[in-house]
Order: sequence, then structure tokens, then C-alpha cells
Amino acid sequence: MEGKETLDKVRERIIETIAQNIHLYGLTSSAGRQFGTMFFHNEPMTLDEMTEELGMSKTSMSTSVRALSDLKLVERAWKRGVRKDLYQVKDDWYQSFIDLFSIKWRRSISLHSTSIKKSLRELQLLVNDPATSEEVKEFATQDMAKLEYIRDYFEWLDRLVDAFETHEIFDLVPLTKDLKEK
Amino acid sequence: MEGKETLDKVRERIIETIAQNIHLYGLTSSAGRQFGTMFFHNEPMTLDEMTEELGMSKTSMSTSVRALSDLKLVERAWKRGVRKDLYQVKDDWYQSFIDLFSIKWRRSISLHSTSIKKSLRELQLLVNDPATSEEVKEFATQDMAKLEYIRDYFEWLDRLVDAFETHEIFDLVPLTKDLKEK
DNA sequence: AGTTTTGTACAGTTTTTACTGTACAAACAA
DNA sequence: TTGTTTGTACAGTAAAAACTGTACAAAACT
Repeated sequence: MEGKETLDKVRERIIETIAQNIHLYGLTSSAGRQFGTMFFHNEPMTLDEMTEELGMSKTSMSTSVRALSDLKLVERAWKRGVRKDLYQVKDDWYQSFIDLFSIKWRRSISLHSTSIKKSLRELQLLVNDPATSEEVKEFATQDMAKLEYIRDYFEWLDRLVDAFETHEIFDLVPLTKDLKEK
Repeated sequence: MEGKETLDKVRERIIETIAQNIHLYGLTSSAGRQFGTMFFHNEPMTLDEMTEELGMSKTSMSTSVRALSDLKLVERAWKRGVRKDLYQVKDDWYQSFIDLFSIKWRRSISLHSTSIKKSLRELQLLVNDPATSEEVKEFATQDMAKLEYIRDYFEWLDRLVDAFETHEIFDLVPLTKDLKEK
């Protein structure tokens, strides 16, 4: 197996690079190493194989493979005759990026929108209420302008996520470089 | 000051929503609260005011205001006669999103690209080397295909970041909803 | 039915991160 | 110059997160 060390060194380098950047996905470097290992493994892997390969507990493998699945970076695979759960990395990284983007932001957008809508309603009542002091009314009006601004911002963000999910983003940033030169 | 509690309750709700979502920016909820407080404060704030307002140590305020500045969510302000450093939230949230996106991803893209390029070079040498065993050559060729795929992916991601930085993204996802209906 | 295998819940431990208080350098004031 | 003020480096502490090992339920096998 002449050349095996070079091959392993290369794989190790890529895996480590992934591990050190996966925090962008909100994952730990261990999960990154796990992902990288699966990436180079040509067959779907079992939890026990991961334990073996990474020298970590099976419990850890289980929890981080779940985290990877939640972000749609990894998917389950089936293979007849194999009783253990099998996992493999999703082969479409573009789609994985989109899924990640969507999962991460949709929730945040929704939470913000709800909270902003509710707040705007309350401020409107406050401004309309004759009992409210003039000073408070002034502040409330200012705050309403601020909230309307960020409401619009999140509405834009929502449409941005749409553009990824519908793949319209590929019209603007095509998959292959050539296409961009119109 | 009739209605003050309602106003405060509203502000508190928005601040808390920001705090609970700012982990998407890789920041702690404390930094989120700090950001939210500055957002509603109509004047630029000093570190001491933040300490006062949030009941946390000045050291903490200093470190997290730096984190907020690094992500371009907050900027320094000047006011004649004031010796202390003043900070305020950037008023263009769209630009802040773009800056964040760019800062976060550019570094990762660059690290990956470097590591992939280096690895592809080494694998090519390995494949060309007559001393390399056939089995290793086979693996190396497979790995090269994988690396070429992710090289293209990161190249796409790089162009995606470009599209944000150049504001071309607003052609696809316009600022105001109406424009979208062509 | 019983037996074995497999994934994960949970408690405990280790490691990391967030936060505080002190101390001090740099900038400013007198 | 000397005395203040201001931000942050640094060391220590508190809190949170990552990881492990045990224990067990669910599923698969006999």
C-alpha cells in the first residue's frame, strides 16, 4: 500500500479544516470530524464504526449524528441485512447549505415577527389612549418607527430565504462559473 | 409618565427576542441584550451607561461591545466634549446582515480553498507516481473527484458572498415587496 | 417465549466559555 | 509635573457545554 500515508494525511487535513469551520453551522469540531470521516468513507457508516474511527463514546456519536441530521448534513441510509442504523453525508452540498440557511433563519424570523407584531399593536393602543402622558406617546411613536423598520427587514429576510428555497438564488449566482458571463 | 410600564414591557420583549436569537451571529445572549438596549437608546452609549443599564461588569461590556463591533453590528460614535468611548447600533440592518454574512463565510471559504488546493496537488502527484500502489491510486482518484466537487462548491459560495457584497442580491430580492411583482 | 443487539436517556465528570474584580497603561486635565 | 479618568489585560471564579459510562427500553433474532 505504497502512498497510503500521503492519502491519509490529505484526508486528515480536509477533515480538520471542516472541523475547524463547522462552528458556522453551530456544531462542535467533533461533529465536524465525524462529518469529515463520513465524507471520505465510501459506504454508509454505523455508530459503532464511528466510535472505532474517532475513538469517542457511542453516546457522543449518537448525539452528534443527530445534530448533523437535524441540519440535513447527514442522512440515514438502508442496506439490506444490516441491522444497525446507517448514516452517510448528503451528497448535495448546495442543497445542504440552503437547508441550513433556511433552518437557522426561519425560526428566528418567525420569533421576531411575532414579537414585533404584538409590540406594534400594544404601542398603537398606547398612543391612542388619552390617559397616556405626552412624553410616553413621543417615545412610543419613536419605537414604532424602529419596529416598523425591523419588521420590514425581517420580511426581506424571509423573502431572501424563499429565494434560496425555491432555488431562484441560482439565477443570480449560477452553479457553474461560465453561465455568469451571460 | 402614564403608560411607561407598557413601553418598557414592549422594549423588554424585543430585547429578549434579540437576545435569544443572536446566537445565529455567534454571540451570547448578553451581547444581544446589550445590542437591544443600544437599539432603543436614542443616544450613543458609554460603557459605564451599559454597565448601569445591564447590571454587568464593565469588563464584560468592553469585551462584548468589541464582539458586536467586529461583526459590524455596532459602531463608534463621537460627540464633542465627551471623553468616553461612545457606541451605537448601525442603523442599516440590511448592510449589517451582509457584513455578517461576508465576515463569517469569507474566512471559512478561504481556509477550505487553500486546504483543498494543496490536497489536490498532493493527490495528483500520488497518482502520477509509479511507486504508488494501484489500490492507493484508486482511492486517490476517488478523493480527487470529491475534492473537486467541494472546491466548486466553495467557489460558488464565494460568488454568493460577492453577490451580497455588491448588493446584486437586491436585484433578486428587492428591498420593498412591491418591486418583486415585476 | 427468551436472548441478544442497538440506540439513547440520564447522571456524573471534564473541559470550555462567560463573567467578575483587580491592576495598570494610555489619555487627558490641571 | 502630578492627579484623574477610561478601557482593557489578566487571573480567578462561576456557569455552561461537551463528553463518558451505565443502564435500560425497543427492536430483532432464535
